[in-house]
Amino acid sequence: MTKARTHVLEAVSSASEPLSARQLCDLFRDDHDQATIYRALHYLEGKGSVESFILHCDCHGTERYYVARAGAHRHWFHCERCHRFTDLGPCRFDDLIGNVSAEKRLAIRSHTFYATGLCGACQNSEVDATH
Amino acid sequence: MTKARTHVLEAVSSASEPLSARQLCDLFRDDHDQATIYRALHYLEGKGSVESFILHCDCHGTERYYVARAGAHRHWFHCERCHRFTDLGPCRFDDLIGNVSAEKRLAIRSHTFYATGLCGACQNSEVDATH
DNA sequence: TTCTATTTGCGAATCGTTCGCAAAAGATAC
DNA sequence: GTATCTTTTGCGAACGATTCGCAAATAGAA
Ligand SMILES: [Mn+2]
Ligand SMILES: [Mn+2]
Ligand SMILES: [Zn+2]
Ligand SMILES: [Zn+2]
Repeated sequence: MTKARTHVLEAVSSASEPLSARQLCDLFRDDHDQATIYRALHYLEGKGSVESFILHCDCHGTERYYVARAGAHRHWFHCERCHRFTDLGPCRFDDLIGNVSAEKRLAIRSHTFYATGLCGACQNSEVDATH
Repeated sequence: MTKARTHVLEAVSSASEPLSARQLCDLFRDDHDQATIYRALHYLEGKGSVESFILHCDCHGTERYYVARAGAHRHWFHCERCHRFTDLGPCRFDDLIGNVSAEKRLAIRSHTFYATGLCGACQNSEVDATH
C-alpha cells in the first residue's frame, strides 16, 4: 500500500458517512493530486476495500460517494436539505433480490439503493443547514 | 406542448426500456438540438410525465435514463453484457421504506433502486451481444 | 544499493450536461 | 390578420466530474 492509497482508505474508513471523490480531493489537496485520489479509489474498489454509488443532489450535482467495506453491505439516506447521510443499516433486500432474480432468470451481481428526502432534524427546522 | 417536447415524450413512452439522454439526442439528431432534448426532459420530469435514474456501466459510462411515468413506479435490471434493461415490475419496497423511515425518523421523498448483472440470454451465451 | 515495475503529479483531454444569447415560434390582444 | 409579449429553440461555448498521456518519483525485489 502506497502512502496515497493508505491515506484515502483511512479517510473513507474513519468517516461516519459516504465521502465523495471531491471531498477526498479537498481533504488531501496539499498532499496528493486529484488524479491520484481517483486512481486510489479505483484501486481500493477493485480490491474490495471500498464500495461506491452515484448520487445526484441539486446542491452538489452528480457525484460518486465511497464507503469502506467493513461488515455487511449497507444502504444510505441522503437529506436534501442538510446533505448529511443517514445509515439505513445492513441491506434488507436479499430475499427480494433472490425472488426477482429467480422470477426473471437474472444473475444479479450488484444492486444500488438509496433514498432521499428530509432527515429528522431538517423536518423540524426551517433554518437552512450548512452544506 | 411544443413539437420537441411531444417528440421526446412519445419516444420515451413508446420505448420498452429506459432511454438515455444520449440515445434521445441521437434519435432526434436531425430535428432537435441536444440542449433542446435535455430541456424537454427536465420539463417533462418536472411535470411528472417521465422519471429518471442515473446508472453507470463500464461500456456506456455514467448516464441518466428516462422512463415514462405510467402506472406504478418500477425498477429495472441492467445487463452488463448486452446492455438491455429488464423490467423488475412494480416497486416492492413500500413496506421496507415505511419501516425504515419510521425507525430512523426520515421523510423519504424518493428512492432509487436498480440491479445489474447478466440477463438470462447472456448467461447462456459466450458471444458478445450488440451494444 | 541497484534494478525494474509500479505509482505519482502535472496538464490536457474527455464526456455528459448546462449556459447565454439572439432568432424562431406561440400566445394574446386588437 | 397584425402587432405585441412570452416562451422555446438552436448554436456555440462553458461547465464539473473524471480520465488520460507521459515523464519523474517511489516502492519492492534481488
Ligand atoms: Mn447533497
Ligand atoms: Mn450499459
Ligand atoms: Zn437534514
Ligand atoms: Zn444481457
